[in-house]
Amino acid sequence: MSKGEETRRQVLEAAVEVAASSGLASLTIGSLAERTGMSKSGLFAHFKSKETLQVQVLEFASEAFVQDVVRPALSAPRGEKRITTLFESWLAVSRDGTAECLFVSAAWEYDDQPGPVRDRLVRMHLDFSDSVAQMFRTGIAEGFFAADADPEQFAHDLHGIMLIYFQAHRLLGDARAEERARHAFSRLIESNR
Amino acid sequence: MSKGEETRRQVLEAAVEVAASSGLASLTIGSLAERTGMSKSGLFAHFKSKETLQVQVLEFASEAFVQDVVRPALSAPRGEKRITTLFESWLAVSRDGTAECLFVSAAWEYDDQPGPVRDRLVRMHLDFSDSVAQMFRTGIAEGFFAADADPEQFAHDLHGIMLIYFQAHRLLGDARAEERARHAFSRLIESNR
DNA sequence: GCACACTCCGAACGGTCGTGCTATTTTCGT
DNA sequence: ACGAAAATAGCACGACCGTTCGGAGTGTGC
Repeated sequence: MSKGEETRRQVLEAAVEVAASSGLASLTIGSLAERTGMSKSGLFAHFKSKETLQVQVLEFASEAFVQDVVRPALSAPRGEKRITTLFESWLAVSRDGTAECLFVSAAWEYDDQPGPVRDRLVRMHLDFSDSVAQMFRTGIAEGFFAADADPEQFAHDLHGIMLIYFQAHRLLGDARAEERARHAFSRLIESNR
Repeated sequence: MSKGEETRRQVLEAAVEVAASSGLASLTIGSLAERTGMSKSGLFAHFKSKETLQVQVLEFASEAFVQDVVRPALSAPRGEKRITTLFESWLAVSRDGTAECLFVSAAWEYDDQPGPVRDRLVRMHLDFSDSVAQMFRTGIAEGFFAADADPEQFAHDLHGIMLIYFQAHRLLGDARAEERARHAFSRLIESNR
């Protein structure tokens, strides 16, 4: 990896952290430069604009999310086990991770702000939703779920469970959030069985 | 209503609109002044700081939310009808309204930013959650829902349904979002019956 | 050994931010 | 109608914003 590529990585790593707690929109070149021990202009040179930086931050976080959530699920046995693994990994990164936090907050920051950032965000959500639906579909084919179950609805419902878990955990500091999420999840599974 | 109170109202009205689409944190005195045809300092005098403005915006939006969602539910007959009314009103303001949008986005903007804004936000969420649980509890007492159903879990689950509806509708522009929300809601009701 | 990318820095730019001050105008109780 | 009080405007401030530009330092291929 070339020198430039490495510093770019370091910057993006720091940027994900900052954006996860302060929001993607409130990323500033200055604070990011200070955090990484670079000059503003030196850092800026790696990204031609702030918008490009934001998009690359999203991309970077997306890779981490896929690595931490989608991959473990895909390497689990098909069917219910795969879905459960997905849920557990998702829960884990939602509890401790930074990337997931970024997606959720960015989703609402940009739901009314047209532009490349929003477009990327939408595509990521759609892609992930499709992945979940596909995992569920495989589960149907293997006989784990009801034949007339709706994969898109399942992906939708599961996402809702994760969103409210996230809010209860991060905003309200609800100690029982995880328990509630598991409860909701198992009921969702049961009703699709 | 005194003159000052009226302009304060007008400012807050505009502020809710702006904050709903751009976020509560990115409210600026300048743009808000321009939007209301005032000078920066003239507007600023009504709120002693930007933070106070943000808190008052939240308060203002909260009143609208209670007016549009909680009150219709409370004036519906107890039990399932009340819960259904709550859901329908909530869905309606989530589809078209601005106040609800503000709460949802602010919840993630401030979930990691300690201070008065976050504190207010947390209290509002807790209060509303309690209201929902209480409505459900009444429904249990009246025999509409299972005696061993969990009111807090119900409030939690319902909130999840609304969050994912909101995201599907606003970010993804999913035309079937409402249909999915209704489906998830009726399944939630059934599993608590 | 020299030219050439690549990487980064320092300084500066026009702009906007929140927030003070001081006037001036408007409102309102009497 | 008048005087106090409230409401608003004008102006300035220091800080930070994204961005540009010219130029150092450094390694690499010829």
